[in-house]
Amino acid sequence: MSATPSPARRTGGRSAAVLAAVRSAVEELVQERGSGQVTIPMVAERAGVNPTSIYRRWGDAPSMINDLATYRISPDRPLPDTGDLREDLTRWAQEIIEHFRQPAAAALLRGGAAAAGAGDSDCLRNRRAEATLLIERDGGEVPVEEVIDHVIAPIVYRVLFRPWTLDDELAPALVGRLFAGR
Amino acid sequence: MSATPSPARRTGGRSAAVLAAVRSAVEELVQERGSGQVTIPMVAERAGVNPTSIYRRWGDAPSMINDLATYRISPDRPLPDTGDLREDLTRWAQEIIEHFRQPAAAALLRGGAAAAGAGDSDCLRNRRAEATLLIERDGGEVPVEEVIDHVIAPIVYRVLFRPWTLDDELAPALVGRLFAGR
DNA sequence: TCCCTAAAGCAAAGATCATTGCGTTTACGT
DNA sequence: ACGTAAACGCAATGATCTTTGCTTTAGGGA
Repeated sequence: MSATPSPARRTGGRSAAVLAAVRSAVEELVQERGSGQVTIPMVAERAGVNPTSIYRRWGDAPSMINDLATYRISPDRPLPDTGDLREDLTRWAQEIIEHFRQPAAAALLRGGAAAAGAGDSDCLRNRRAEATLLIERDGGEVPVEEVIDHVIAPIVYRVLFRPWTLDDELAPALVGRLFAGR
Repeated sequence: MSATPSPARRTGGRSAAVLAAVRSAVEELVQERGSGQVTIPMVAERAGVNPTSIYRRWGDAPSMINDLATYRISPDRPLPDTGDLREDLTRWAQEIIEHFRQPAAAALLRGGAAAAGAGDSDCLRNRRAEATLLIERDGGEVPVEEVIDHVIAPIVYRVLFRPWTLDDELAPALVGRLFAGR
């Protein structure tokens, strides 16, 4: 008996192609119509995929959107590492801001917010994990909660409700304020 | 000729009753199933109202949810006025936190977030107007943007993604930090 | 390369949603 | 009180979504 009965998932080839097509279609549609107006048959048609495939993989539209929103930024990209925590945080925040300046990414985040609170869905958990990593690597002088409240939260708020306020001064300003009060 | 041709809207009596019933039904359903899974026929049934009435008044579910989310807190309730800006902000933040600790209110905010970005929908605009009022009344020592970034945004972030972290120390902590760096 | 079967595609049936025309109720101005 | 028309309710229709059983394709281990 092997430890893993190994259901042998098949993630490559055709499945990967379907995933990619669905991903693009969802991003386009969520941006065009808002997450609440995106249906699975719609996505299927634009992706050139059979609706059944989507129903079987995700079940419903909110789950699908939330899942795609969670993995929109590559979770294993390299994080800034200059040796200076403040500099690292600033560059990292800047990355996030630039990412969410893409209307499609912002729209996905709105969809992820809608799905949050239910089950374990939290499309920003990877961002929090990154913050923890950055901070602990540099000795943990700053509590993670502070970074969440005063760097991530303002960015997320602006992405969701006031996306036109995401300018290039924001990252240094937020991180600056984080270090000002200590 | 009167300035307003006065289409003579009818907001009282039966219409008000329908609105109230729909409001309750939406809050319950959004909380139970998430905003993405709430349909108009569903709301109509629970509210004991004809679906057509809802379709005609709001058009679709996201618009309905966003609209109800916007006016969930009475826009003309009295704001704290102790003469001390810091104290006023703390109490005001506390009010908001207590409001969004109600799961139904949090669920509505998630729905509002989903609808944001499209059109003029921004279910938090009244909160920002209140912040502006509080600050300008007391001489405007604190920029409104700072209150948004460091008080509203952290609260909203937690409501959306980590509602169990909304404790009683949050309001004083956030406002305290706002005044610490100056 | 050959199997095994996970995952995709297809098609049909059933459920649910959205729209529209028309009659009824009733809020609001006079 | 009365009249007007706004808002609601009802019912029928067409569109759209969802589910399900079956077939076909092709990923990945032996």
